[in-house]
Amino acid sequence: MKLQQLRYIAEVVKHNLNVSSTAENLYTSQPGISKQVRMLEDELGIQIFGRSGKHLTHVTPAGQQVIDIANDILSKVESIKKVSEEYTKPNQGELNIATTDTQARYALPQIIREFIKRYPKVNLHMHQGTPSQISEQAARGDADFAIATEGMHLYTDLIMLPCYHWNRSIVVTRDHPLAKITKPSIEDLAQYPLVTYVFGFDKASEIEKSFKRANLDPRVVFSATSADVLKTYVRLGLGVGVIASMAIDANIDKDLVAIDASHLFAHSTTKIGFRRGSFLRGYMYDFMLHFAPHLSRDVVEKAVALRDQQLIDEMFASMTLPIR
Amino acid sequence: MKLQQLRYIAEVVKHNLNVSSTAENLYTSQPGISKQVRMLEDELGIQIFGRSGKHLTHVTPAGQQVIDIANDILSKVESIKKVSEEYTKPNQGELNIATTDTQARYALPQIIREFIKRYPKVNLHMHQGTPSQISEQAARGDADFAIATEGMHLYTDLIMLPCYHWNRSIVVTRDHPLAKITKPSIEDLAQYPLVTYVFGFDKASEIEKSFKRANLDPRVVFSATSADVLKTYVRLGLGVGVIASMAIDANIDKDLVAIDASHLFAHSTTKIGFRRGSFLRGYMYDFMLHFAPHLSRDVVEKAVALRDQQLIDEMFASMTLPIR
DNA sequence: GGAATTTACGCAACTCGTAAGCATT
DNA sequence: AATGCTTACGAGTTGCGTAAATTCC
Repeated sequence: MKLQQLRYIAEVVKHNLNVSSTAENLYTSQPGISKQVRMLEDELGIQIFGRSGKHLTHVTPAGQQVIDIANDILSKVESIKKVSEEYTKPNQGELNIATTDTQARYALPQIIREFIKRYPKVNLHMHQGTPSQISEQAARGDADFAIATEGMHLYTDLIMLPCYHWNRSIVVTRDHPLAKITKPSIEDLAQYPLVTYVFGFDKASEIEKSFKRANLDPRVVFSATSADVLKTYVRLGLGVGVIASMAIDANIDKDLVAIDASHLFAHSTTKIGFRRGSFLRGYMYDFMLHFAPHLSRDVVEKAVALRDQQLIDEMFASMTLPIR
Repeated sequence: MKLQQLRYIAEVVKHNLNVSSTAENLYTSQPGISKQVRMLEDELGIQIFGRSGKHLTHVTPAGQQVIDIANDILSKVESIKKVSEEYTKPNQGELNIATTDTQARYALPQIIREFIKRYPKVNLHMHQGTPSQISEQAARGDADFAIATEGMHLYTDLIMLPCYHWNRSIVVTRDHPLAKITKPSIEDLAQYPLVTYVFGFDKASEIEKSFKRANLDPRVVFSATSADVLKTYVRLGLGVGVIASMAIDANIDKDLVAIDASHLFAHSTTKIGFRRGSFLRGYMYDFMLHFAPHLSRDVVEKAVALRDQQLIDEMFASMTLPIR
């Protein structure tokens, strides 16, 4: 068994069992991969991939187990490399952050600006996507961190640490009736069509909950993943925006009126997640500390040692998190 | 980075940094290992081993981290092999059990006899040692299971599942004064010199606790790790034996009187431990089930999924375990 | 001086790439 | 017919063993 063979089968799976495109992606030849895959199968005495003739059609049950472990191994191989780089070039390396549009646009810029100043030799890559894409990237090891508010809890391979709470605001044009109400009720809001985040994407659930509690049925006429897009459609008069408060810029959004809605909707919590068992570089700890000041190295290491997500949640339940 | 290189550094550490003996043990040449070790160090750009001239003297901090991860990787490589063997030869393989003398002698024989009958093609190996040796063997992957009563809690790499409770008996010769008392008190017992298990070895702690609680100071004149040895010295009149009840055989020990001491000492719990993250063969689940009937595959898998030892302990706290 | 590691060298094995053959969609 | 996997073969590399040199205790 060779590490390359494990790399090959893992990559083949990631390329939907297409060996040719896998080879292209790895800058190697297709026959080379084919051969190594079959050699591994021969050595283990099992089929990892099901075949119809010469085509790979599916992953066998045994194969799936092997691939899961192989990914674990490959991730640990990366950890070894990171360990050595931590000693050879402590302030140099990669930082891959997978996050949602809102975080990338409003929560992260200041942090990242400081981070780049502090670690000019660390190459920073931002990956945007839906919460589930983000979580998977982190769980697969394609990203060091996943930063999102929802949808990460499904991945047991991720350790998630709460970073900050945030509330929503109601956003309307200056001439909208709601603009004159300083503290609108949920019933007030229910009278108007809504413009808010895509359900299941970021945080629609908290909004739905509040309406359900009041036995109301919100009418979402437009949803998107990006606060900027939402604001644009609020400006077009499509409806009333319900948007993360941090996404409102007093300078840029002068033409809009933002009304705090923390009395209507429970706060949400943005979390940072990383792969269980992955080695964290010094600058990664530092990044977390600057993103969420309560996440000191000690705290993070303690949380990791707890292993169980529920215990981690309990650990932070007693801590007061910043509110943005 | 090659798997062999990781294997080599791990083995060199296990052989106290003696490359020659490592080579001998791996049936390969000493220069081969030396070279691969240095090639890995060159690739990573760090020293794994500290050297004084040509001799390896110690493991560097960076090296220790690398070695820890390497052991993880190697253990997962073994898991892949086990997975494939589970499909190719489901009733064939190895079972390495590390345990204490008492377990091997009194608790396991019946289980193992049945197991061998059930799985004639599984090669069974028993490793005896102190609880800490046992735990380390399991944590290192040298043994599939560690079975012991104490000393395993220190190894966070081990998942431990409680198997059964057991009590102690007072063992004396027929002519001893205590032989006539059916339910001796702790004060009765304190009048005589004791013969019991080595402290820190198996379970002396519970005995000490009971005496301390009564403000008494037990006088242990002889201690050993094996119940058979203890009985021998009881026969010599050295003192009163305090021995696991299961270690008393009504047939063999006719010349001795055994008095149940469950009212004097709290019961102890024997646990079975295995390495976190290791793949368990079907027959391993079966072994656990027969050793401790409450440890069905479902229960074990649920416990493993909990990850945290404390949560596992809580899970079993509500279950009633067998008493032996 | 003895034990242990490094260096040097040569053989065998292996990985990988190209090109041709063949099955599947 | 096109796409994609397998077989075949050759070149370059690498892993490993033996023997000699070197260093440490």
